[in-house]
Amino acid sequence: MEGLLAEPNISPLDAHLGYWLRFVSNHVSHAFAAMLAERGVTVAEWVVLRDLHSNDGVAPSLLADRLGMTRGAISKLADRLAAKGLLTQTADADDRRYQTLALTPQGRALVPDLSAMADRNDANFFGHLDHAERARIEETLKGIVRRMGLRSIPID
Amino acid sequence: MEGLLAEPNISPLDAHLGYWLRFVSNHVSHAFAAMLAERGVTVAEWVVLRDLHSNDGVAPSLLADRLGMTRGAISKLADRLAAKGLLTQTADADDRRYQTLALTPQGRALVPDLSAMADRNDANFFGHLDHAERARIEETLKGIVRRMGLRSIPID
DNA sequence: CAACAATGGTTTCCTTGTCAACTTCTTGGA
DNA sequence: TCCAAGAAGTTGACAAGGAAACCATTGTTG
Repeated sequence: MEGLLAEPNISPLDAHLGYWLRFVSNHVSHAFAAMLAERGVTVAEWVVLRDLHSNDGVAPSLLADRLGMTRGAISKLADRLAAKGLLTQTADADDRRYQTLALTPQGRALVPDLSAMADRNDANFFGHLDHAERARIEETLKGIVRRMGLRSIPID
Repeated sequence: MEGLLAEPNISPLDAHLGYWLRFVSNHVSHAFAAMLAERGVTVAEWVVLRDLHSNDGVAPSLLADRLGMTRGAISKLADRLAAKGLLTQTADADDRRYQTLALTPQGRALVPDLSAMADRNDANFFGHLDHAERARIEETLKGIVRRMGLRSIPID
């Protein structure tokens, strides 16, 4: 029952749910990145700022674990954010290997603004879904996370 | 009615559908990338090979449009794939600006193998969904693509 | 027909991530 | 005590894409 143009042994790309997921997800992230750029912030930076806002004064390696990035990446990210005056890096007095990252007042003040952008972006893409549909898709995605035991986000 | 720990003006990250989408999508892509790596191929390369398999002998710029990448990126990708002996780049005889990318026999032979990996990967993540649930989520995603008029995938 | 516009592709520079080697620093044994 | 093992963070090499300048070729037009 295959169409004339079907290729043997090859399934079409868009037959994969992963294809559509990636398609939409990439567009959502892209649009969000464009919004953030207006404030001179990248998505990765936003994620760090957001995490610190709830959880200030944290070790880089912990952040790396939670955000699914390497320590090297966090190190550079922290440098960039510090250069922008959004966070501070202070060495622990007792054990000088340890370091603590904390938001500056400017960094903290920026978060609600960026958070509103995140809300707007999500509404743009998903606002038209009714409550049930939204709940269903969210539950399906969370179910996959549970089933597969997925931990931190690989930022990409 | 807010909980004691709620922060004013800040919605939790995981309240956004985009968050879960990205979470799952990144893991799916990551897992797929790991599979492809066994064959020495990246996701971007797979996408090109897959496209050429259905659509052989195509101009780089067309590929760039379809895949949502810049011409520069395609140029480098094509070079890499050519270096691996998976495709050929031939200049058009009539108009020497034009170029044609085509799979080599090796490139073509590789595709079914990689396609099977894509199938396996999708089944790993989504195989447990029943037909209705799968159809629903796919339809929701496609609906967003239509609504927002999304074109080619930004590969990232 | 000469000059200029447009078009396809390439190259350079920049960004941002990983990986792995390295530097400090602390600590637990011999 | 002193030194090896390990941990936290940094750094340098590399990969891969985007943006924009650039090159080569072709088309256009006064």
